[in-house]
Amino acid sequence: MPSTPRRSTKQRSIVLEIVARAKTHPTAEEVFTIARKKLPEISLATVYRNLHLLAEEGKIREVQFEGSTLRYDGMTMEHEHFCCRSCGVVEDLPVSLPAATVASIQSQLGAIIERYSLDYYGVCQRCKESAA
Amino acid sequence: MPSTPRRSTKQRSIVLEIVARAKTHPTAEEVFTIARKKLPEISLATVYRNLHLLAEEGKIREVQFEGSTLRYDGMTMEHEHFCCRSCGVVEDLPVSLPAATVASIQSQLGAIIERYSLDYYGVCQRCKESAA
DNA sequence: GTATGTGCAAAACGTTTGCAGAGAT
DNA sequence: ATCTCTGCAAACGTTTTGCACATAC
Repeated sequence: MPSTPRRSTKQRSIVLEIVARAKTHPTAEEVFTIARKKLPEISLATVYRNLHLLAEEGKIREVQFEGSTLRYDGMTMEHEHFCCRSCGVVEDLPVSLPAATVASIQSQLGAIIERYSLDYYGVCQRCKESAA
Repeated sequence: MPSTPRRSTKQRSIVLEIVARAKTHPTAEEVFTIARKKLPEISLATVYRNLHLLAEEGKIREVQFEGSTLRYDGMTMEHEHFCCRSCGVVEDLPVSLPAATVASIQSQLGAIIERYSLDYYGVCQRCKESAA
């Protein structure tokens, strides 16, 4: 299934670059604010359109944490997250869920498991220590 | 920390009852529609207010799946979910993530992990079979 | 009697869309 | 020349809020 041909625009590459470089899992609004510094005429609608497009192409990922709006993640490898409820920081984690666990659920359900999302919530080291 | 005293109202108990009995992880709008059948004068704002309140008290849970709006879950025990991308069904699953895995991440991060959310995505048995 | 809870309507919020013109191919 | 992409503004769906009245305590 050949998808519509995509053109390369300043707007699109800036959006990709921002998300890829960001370590903060930015929201669309945050990407927009950063993008404006490099390309003042860029519009929020364009940021949204490109975020979806890039996510569809697998070049970035959409992630959503409790109580937050949609965020974007430049880390495209499979991974998990930790969110601090005190300072809000989101840390990327390597895969911790054993493949055998996924396989076992899959066969128990008789379903196909294509992916999963695993988010840990709590208090990060820094906040834990400053609260002590 | 003594929280404000809570009053017991028809509206609140109906909202709780609906979510507790539901097996479908309903949205606020769905809870509202069902509630109207028993209490035609109930307002959507009241449904929202009570859903938040009950979630805060731990009597129900807020859950959010990819591409969906916030849903409510009457199952308060720790558990996980499977979502079918074809028919949209959400199945409750018992805990699959080994406690040792959580403990290991916690010590690696030096953080406190209070809870986690684990959602599996794929195609359920029924949809898998009807597609074959 | 007092303060919480409610219904209503309006506002807020994040996101999407229609459109006419700009720009990539 | 074509067809995608853009900026703008308006629309959208969901959720929250201000207010005056109702109701649980």
